[in-house]
Amino acid sequence: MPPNLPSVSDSTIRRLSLYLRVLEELNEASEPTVSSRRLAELAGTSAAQVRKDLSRFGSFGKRGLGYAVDPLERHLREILGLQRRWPVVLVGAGRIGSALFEYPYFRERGFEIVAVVDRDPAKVGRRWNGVKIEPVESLSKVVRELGTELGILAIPADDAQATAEALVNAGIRGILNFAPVQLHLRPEIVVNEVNLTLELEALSFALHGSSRATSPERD
Amino acid sequence: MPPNLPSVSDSTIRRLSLYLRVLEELNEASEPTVSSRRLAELAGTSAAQVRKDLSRFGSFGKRGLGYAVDPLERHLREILGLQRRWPVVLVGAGRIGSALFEYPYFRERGFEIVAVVDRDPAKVGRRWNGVKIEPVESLSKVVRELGTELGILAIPADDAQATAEALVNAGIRGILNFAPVQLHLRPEIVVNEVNLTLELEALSFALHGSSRATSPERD
DNA sequence: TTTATCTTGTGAAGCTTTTCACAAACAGGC
DNA sequence: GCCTGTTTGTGAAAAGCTTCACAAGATAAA
Repeated sequence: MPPNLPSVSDSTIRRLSLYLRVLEELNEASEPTVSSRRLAELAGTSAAQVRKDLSRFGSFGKRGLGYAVDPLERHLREILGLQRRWPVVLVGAGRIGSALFEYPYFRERGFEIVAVVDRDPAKVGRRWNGVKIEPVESLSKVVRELGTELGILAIPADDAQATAEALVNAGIRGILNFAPVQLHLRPEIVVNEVNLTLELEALSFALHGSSRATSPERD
Repeated sequence: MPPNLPSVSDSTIRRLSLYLRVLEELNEASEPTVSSRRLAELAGTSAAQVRKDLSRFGSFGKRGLGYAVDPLERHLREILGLQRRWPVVLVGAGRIGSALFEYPYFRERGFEIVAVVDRDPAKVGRRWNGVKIEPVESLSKVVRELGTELGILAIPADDAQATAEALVNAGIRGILNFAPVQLHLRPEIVVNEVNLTLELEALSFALHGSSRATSPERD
């Protein structure tokens, strides 16, 4: 473990998450070790990048051998803060909210949707697999009672800013926002925007505007 | 319009998409012009960044005045390749597929899901709002008949690589991948990965590991 | 022990992206 | 027509990120 927390770039963190996914696969395949080259190949980056990313947090490899899969997986979980369980509150019980509630991969990583909230009175009171849908008014109570620090916003654009503020007031510190609006919140609140339209637009640009290739890889 | 296509970074393209969203809002609010400063504020970046981004594609502003909202919106649509309709094939009629099919913001930007495909025989044959769910075996036929160049992959991880290859063989040029695996395809195929778990993990890291703030803004 | 082979960890170089800062352009009064 | 106050467009500087390249550490075999 590094003595003092280094400032790490967002791209590094996102790659660590990819490495973790690859390591899980290797672990399941009972591969004992992996080289930076192979890890890079599987994660879609370069070997040097893998080594630089990991070296920010410590020396996890052995020269001549590579990295031991299982310990490295544990290190990454530790770095990403995944050794604990993260209770999550889901705001919005529409199509997207429902899909996210059922999404099996969240729970595998310790993210558990423990509360669902919606503004539609018709939906309030229903049960999703044991979790009762609560009215938005109960947000504050729910967050406090369940001790959730993470919230997922899966509601229409018009309501998003106000609801995000309500989440923050309730004590939420990180928000995953699926609503197509830029949220403006206090800087200490961590927000990740998932912009589905933008992703398609990036494809549209690539096919229409130019012909960029998405091909790094090497070392 | 620039004489020859400049090489544009991915981040620039993603910001252009954000600017477009802001401009639509401004247009609806009947604001005739906008300065780089205000646009930056609404999109969550810096004024200099806005000007640099736009200047890669031409001179759309007037000094002392700012940018005319409506023409700039049209320029951005043109740049992003959104003046046309993009038929899209959706692979996977599960929870996420269903949510994406109903997602209203795709159609607003010209992305229209014209075909749905699933490997589950129980789902095949059903109709979603006039679109019949086809078996995966028909992928090639469907893509060719409807002339789709974009595909959305909303299927479990185990099946994703093979299905992606099938999409490519059918003639698809761009893929939006929701399956939690790294796809390995020919470099001329444009792939955008949406990794929902990764997004939560980035939040987890931010709350756990360090206390980075997400606060640029200024000029 | 020595040699051959492998692979990490990491400064330094190279490249990309963002920010700075200012000349040039425009509008509106006076 | 001439000032005043704005705001763009853009080279240049700064910051950030990725790749290079190699010494150092590790194993295995002779």
